[in-house]
Amino acid sequence: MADQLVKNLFGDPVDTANKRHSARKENLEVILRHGERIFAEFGFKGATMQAIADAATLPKANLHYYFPTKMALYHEVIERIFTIWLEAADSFDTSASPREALSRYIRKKMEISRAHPHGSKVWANEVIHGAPIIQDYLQTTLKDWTNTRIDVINRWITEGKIDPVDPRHLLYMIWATTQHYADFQHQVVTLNGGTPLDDAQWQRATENVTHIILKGIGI
Amino acid sequence: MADQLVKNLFGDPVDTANKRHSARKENLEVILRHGERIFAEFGFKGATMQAIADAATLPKANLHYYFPTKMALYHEVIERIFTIWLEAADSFDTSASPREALSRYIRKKMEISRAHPHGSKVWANEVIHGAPIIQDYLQTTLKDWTNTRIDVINRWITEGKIDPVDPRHLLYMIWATTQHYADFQHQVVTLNGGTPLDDAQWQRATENVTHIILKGIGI
DNA sequence: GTCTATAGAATGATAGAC
DNA sequence: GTCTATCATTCTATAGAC
Repeated sequence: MADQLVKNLFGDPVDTANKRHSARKENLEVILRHGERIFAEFGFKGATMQAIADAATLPKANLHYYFPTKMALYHEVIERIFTIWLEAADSFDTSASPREALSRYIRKKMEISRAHPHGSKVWANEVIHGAPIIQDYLQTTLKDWTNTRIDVINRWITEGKIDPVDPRHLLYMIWATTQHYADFQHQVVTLNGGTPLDDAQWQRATENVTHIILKGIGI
Repeated sequence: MADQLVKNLFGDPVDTANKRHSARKENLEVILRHGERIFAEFGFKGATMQAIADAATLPKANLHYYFPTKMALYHEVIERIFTIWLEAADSFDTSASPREALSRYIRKKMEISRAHPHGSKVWANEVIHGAPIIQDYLQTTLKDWTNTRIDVINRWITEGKIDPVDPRHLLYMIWATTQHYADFQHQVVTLNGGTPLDDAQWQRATENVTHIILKGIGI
């Protein structure tokens, strides 16, 4: 407070505070964005604070100012991804019919794979290595979310709206297939002749995935 | 040769040669097996030669005797996995009907996910990080294999045996879904209450995957 | 809040005795 | 072929000037 009053003598205190605040916000954002990309490309150990600092065009020591340790930065990256997943997942059961609910969910998941391939890769990487960081999320939030969706799918089955498939494996299939376009992006692009999928190709992919899964469960 | 004759003075040269040969073979095998596991769990950078040596109960220097560099060992691990993939893939088009060909292929892929989860993870890890090592395989062998299978699927479509889906996305779905049980093993086990899938559960998973995909393309 | 310089620890790889 | 000891490098993290 006293500090701010002194500063008033030399300029607009509000502007100064805002500039500082937005600088911090912007630095956090740029560090997280490049961190996500570097972690996705090189893994936790392979990614270095120096590489992230270079990508963010910040001195390495500044990263340690905002995030005390490399692990703290990684944790923040993981949490951001998890939030995106959860928000998309919420749209799953706000729809009335199985057709609408599942096609919306699949479409949203495909859109996330396209918009956040790095985040998906960091998540995949984490799970592949035994989920040392996100173990809690798997056992609590993800498990709860999964169980409620399983209930919904089971209701559809008892109402005769879809085939009596195991809801668990249906969910795994949706996750695996949609995330494949992000996690195995490099393989998909290579098999596409080295060119990233364009708008039409993404739409075609979404349509195919949706068609096979919906028809596969009897819709 | 002269060396072996000298050794003959002290024992059975054939036994000695065999023992040495099998010791070498056994060392190679144990290094590769544990290397695969460590690489799968920690990634290329995260895995240390010391950790692999400890797992194989060999001095670290011995690993460098058999494999000059860490990269050479990793490369060998990748090649072993790739061979397994290709062999399983060959069973794809030896069958007559789409139903038989695809259900056999899916079943084989599920069996590999169960028998070689570490190998699958190393492969996934490699692709996620942009396939710095296996780029060649993707552009040549995998691309060729994929294209021949696409031709087969397209023939099924023109013959009216399956729905007119995009063969590429059908293959991606099979790959993604079957490999999910290996790559995301930790997540699958966690959502299964912490218990690995038993025989019945693996069979159930295979049946569900097969059912949805086959029915999904109109078989 | 930013940046330089560096400490301290871990790791890939090798030399050289056995 | 095996193993110990060690070098050279790299990286996280921090101290301290500005």
